[in-house]
Amino acid sequence: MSDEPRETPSNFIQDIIREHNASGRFGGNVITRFPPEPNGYLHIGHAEAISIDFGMAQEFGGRCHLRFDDTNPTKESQEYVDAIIDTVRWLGYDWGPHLYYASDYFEQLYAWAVQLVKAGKAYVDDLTPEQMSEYRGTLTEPGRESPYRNRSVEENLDLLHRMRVGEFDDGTRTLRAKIDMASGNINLRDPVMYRIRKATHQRTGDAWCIYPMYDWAHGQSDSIEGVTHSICTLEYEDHRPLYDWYLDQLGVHHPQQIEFARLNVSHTVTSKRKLLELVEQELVSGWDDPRMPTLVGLRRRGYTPEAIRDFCHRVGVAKAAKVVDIAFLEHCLREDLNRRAERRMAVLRPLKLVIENYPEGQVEALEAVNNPEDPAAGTRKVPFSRVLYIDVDDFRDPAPPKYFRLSPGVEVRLRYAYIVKCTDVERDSSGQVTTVRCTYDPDSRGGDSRGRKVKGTIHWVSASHSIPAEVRLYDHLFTVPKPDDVDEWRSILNPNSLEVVRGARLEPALAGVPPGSIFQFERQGYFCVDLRESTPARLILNRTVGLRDTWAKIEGKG
RNA sequence: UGGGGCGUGGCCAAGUGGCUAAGGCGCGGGACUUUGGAUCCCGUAUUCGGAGGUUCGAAUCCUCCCGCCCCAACCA
Repeated sequence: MSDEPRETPSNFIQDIIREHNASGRFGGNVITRFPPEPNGYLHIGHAEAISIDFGMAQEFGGRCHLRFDDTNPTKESQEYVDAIIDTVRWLGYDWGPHLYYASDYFEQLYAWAVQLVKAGKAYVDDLTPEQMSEYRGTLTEPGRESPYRNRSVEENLDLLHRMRVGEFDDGTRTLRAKIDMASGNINLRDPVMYRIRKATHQRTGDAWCIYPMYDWAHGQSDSIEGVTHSICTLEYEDHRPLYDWYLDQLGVHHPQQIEFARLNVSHTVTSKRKLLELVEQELVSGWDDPRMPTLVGLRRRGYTPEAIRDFCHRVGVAKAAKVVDIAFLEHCLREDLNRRAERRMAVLRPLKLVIENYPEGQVEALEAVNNPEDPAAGTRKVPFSRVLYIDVDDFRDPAPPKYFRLSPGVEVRLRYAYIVKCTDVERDSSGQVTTVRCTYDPDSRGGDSRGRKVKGTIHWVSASHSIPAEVRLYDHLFTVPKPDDVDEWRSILNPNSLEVVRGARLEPALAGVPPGSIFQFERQGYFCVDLRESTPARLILNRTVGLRDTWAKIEGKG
């Protein structure tokens, strides 16, 4: 990977692995896995998990598997499998030949279930879901044992077999582990191992009508694959005793489960339910809407895999719940884009600027640097002529204090072109400025101020040479840092999270750039050609993230 | 009233009994600048949830207290 750990602090998972390596517990092997359920799109929170799973393996010379936890056919689909594979790959991770599915292990899991039944450690229960809930007890009261708990091994074996061959209806019976109905840990109150679901599975078809629960499948899948460190989020901490119990009963290879706090990013939601709600209620345009915290959304927004990986890396790994400021994500993005994005000029809201003393019909090709951070990016020619467009934001009459841009009587530099002085302004009947008139200094070609102090430099495009584009300006989806804390979270949706600017004008070098290309529009921000809707005939660009805007801060303070 | 975790500046996060409590983000100030970008400086916790205790010495050990998160799907 190109982005090696930089100012990344050590973390407790590394400590644990080092201890294992020192004691020889896993013979120095470090095998991890990223185990998504194919029932939704991956989001920024998953990116950290992926980063840790693959990162730890990489750091210790091991490997990481991609395994789908596809144990619930009623919620999963091949579409999600494909999307997840595509996204993890896009992020830059490689699992080599180690692509697995929990469903690959169904037969083995069943054999193990039979083994537990024979050992008197599992039984078929006839309780209905409602009854089972009643029998489970509460957080503070112990549960009660099911009346079916003490069936004979023979009867359990027979019933389990008949569950498998489809003799019983959905929900009528389950196979349960016989552990402890009085445990303070509810996961140990005879957890369900198999439930009946007469559903077609995307990979196993109709071969099965009983499907393993997560707990019954996960640890054993890890074990089969030889996983050494099963890294997961904190909510599974309570499940570890069960993870350990199953593996111990079976007497098979026993990985170490390690839990860390999941990553949350401010101004976003990542719960599946809320993300789905945003999509279904058309509050966003889809899972890949550039405002979504999904990885497909971030990708379409213009985020690079490098920036996301760097972010996950730098955020750190710990066990304390965290909500990282989205400003930090944006910082990592800008840092990456600053060094790789070529510069271009684009005028989002055009204001005509006429240079009175510039010869009518003359055109000059002025040289502009493509990327000041990368000399190898070279230069390009930008056409300059008598009639230009500048951004409406770059002209003010009167000029407010500390405003360095154009205003009547004031000189400003046109980036890579000439120094111009505003001599006149034309307005429409409502007083709106329609045209700014200037004179230019022919001796300042290229923007050379020749000892003079010119405070401002503004960007421009030649009116007749520029090309049109639609530019979509994105902002945070939510107006508050922690949308999850607000009950009616839709009331805190940012009404300005998307602003469509239709009449933008771009320098001609931008003609024909392919979808996905990223540029910095000088003085404004980073923009990418939309992956989904942009066409050569109708260019659409997304603002990935703005540049740091010191002027906005000054002005904001009044 | 059960079980499992977690509490270091606005947000992350090092620190694992001993120099003045790393670093990043953010924020404030300055330098530089043909992007008010980038870069570069400087500043930003007398104190580690609180109270006691152990110790020559504690964010680090002990005790009690407070706060926050997760768990009662035939979801993962």
